[in-house]
Amino acid sequence: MKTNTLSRKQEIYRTAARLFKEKGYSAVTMRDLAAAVGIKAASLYNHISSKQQILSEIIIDIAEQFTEGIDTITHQKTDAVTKLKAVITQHITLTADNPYGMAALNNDWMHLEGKLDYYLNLRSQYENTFKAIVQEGKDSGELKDVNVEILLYSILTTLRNLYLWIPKKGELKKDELIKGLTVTLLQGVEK
Amino acid sequence: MKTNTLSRKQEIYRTAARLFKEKGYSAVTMRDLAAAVGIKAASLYNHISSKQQILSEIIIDIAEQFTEGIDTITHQKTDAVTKLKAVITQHITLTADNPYGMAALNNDWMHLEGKLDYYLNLRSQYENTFKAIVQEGKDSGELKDVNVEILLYSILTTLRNLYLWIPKKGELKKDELIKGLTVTLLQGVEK
DNA sequence: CTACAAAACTAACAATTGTTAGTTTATTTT
DNA sequence: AAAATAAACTAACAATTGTTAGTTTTGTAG
Repeated sequence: MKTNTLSRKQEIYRTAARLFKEKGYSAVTMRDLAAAVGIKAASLYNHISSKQQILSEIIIDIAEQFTEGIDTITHQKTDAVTKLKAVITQHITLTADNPYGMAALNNDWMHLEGKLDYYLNLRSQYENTFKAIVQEGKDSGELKDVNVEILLYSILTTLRNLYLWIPKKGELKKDELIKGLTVTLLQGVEK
Repeated sequence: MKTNTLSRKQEIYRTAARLFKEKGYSAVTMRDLAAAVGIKAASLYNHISSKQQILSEIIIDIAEQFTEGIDTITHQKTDAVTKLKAVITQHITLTADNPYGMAALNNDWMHLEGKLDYYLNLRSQYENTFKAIVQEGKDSGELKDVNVEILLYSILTTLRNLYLWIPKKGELKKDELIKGLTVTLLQGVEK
């Protein structure tokens, strides 16, 4: 029964993420979620413990992947531009793997209760590491002397909202996107 | 009494937009809004007709400004890059004027009821005009032969999310932002 | 000062919310 | 086949939701 339970549980998480993307956490009721899964609301509680826990699990899981990933990248002994490209690739890969979860992370993080502080820490850590890589690129002369804040904002925002475009199934293939975005985001600022 | 009524009404709209930005439309109750204004929930209805109308007014107002603005720009007899710069400037200006409203437009448009179709039309019109300007720039040789979809996505996403950064009061001044963003977004793709 | 309208209030409503209790049906283990 | 566990169900709860009705207070005009 273990595999079956797990798959039902995961079905609930995935369905929840999809609904959260469409209407936002607050506008999705447990009855909506249950109906989308094909059961009654009360039955959800055989698999999950609360609505809040669903959100928490979805967001924290992704946030940890991002923070761990950028940590690995930043410790590699390569130049800053290579690191930036790796960060962009990671972003595209993780988003393609879980676009609905990314939407929840982007739009509903403020509805986290118990795990809000932890999430905010993960996010700060990610942004700081990202910023350090950009700064490193400026210091080493790999990047033009652009405003770090603006560059950071522009790249991060584009990457964070990838979930809006990626699911438009196959219009853009992943490899195309990695190449195209890397060019678009970096070519203007590389020396 | 007319001016007083209007100012109270506008205070409600402005406060609502701020709360919508912080928690999203669905998570803001009429009691939250009333408390933020300093009155009781029932008293709101002396000034507005429904929660839905507040959202509608906030979003449609901005959406119309954007669509009218880009229409004016696209009919000017200049090159595509000049037009693109004008679009970027308009975006920054309108966002700086009303960052909370921009947040509502970005995040809560799907909760529009009566005006949803109208909003979606405005948005399509805006995106199509934007795309036409980019295409014009490619055709005339002003822009590199980049993937139009990716460039469009990248620029539009960055501009649409400006509201997240602009209110960080004065860190970046408006002129700085216009210049910096224009460089960051366009310099890499200009020939 | 009186009369009137604007804008606040209290109280309540019907609907909907997340969640729990208790029960029945399916499925797995022995 | 019996026993045990998992997962569905119905029914209900207390709280909260947007909104209305009716009343009182406030401020302005005659």
